[in-house]
Amino acid sequence: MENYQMFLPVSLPSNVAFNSQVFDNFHGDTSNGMLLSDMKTNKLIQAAQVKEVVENGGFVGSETEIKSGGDRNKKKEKKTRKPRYAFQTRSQVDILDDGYRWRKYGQKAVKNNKFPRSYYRCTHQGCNVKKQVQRLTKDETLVLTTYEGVHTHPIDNPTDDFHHILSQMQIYTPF
DNA sequence: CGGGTTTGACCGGCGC
DNA sequence: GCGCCGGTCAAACCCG
Repeated sequence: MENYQMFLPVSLPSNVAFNSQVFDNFHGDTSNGMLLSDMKTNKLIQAAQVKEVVENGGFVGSETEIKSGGDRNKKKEKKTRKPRYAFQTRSQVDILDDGYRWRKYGQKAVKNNKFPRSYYRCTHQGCNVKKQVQRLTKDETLVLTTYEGVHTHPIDNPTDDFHHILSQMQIYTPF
């Protein structure tokens, strides 16, 4: 259970608990839905259709070539895109605290959607993980979160109750 | 002052 | 080329 980050390309929101199926499903078959439970409402919810939105399978580790020189630094990234992982969560709030610190860098209206999509980047130095959050018009109670990239650093959150919860769980776990 | 958000401009890809 | 579209930049702004 400690190795959840090895199986999940993303960390779970702190207000979302998990069971073992989460990892198995996500690791094995990403087209399955996974079971999450919203600890705020304490209801079991189905994060239906966990869909892996992958442009291609290849993952390139570091890509940005920041030149402090003259013109605007553009990433000479190839056509290769990082894999993206998406899941949707039933939540009243748009902002799901997953333990990482994000900086919003954009917001765009989505076609055929009345809600905008927000773009976030992980603020950890050198970490290029991005995510976008979008509420579905189809079902306003669903929030679709798409992660791109993998965090290569530990969660830096001093007031992280998710970790607290995790350690508590391990204390009371009979293993 | 430092860090995060807002928001219109900008940019590259793609279809016509 | 032109316009649309999705994604990003960055200056201004906000806030503790």
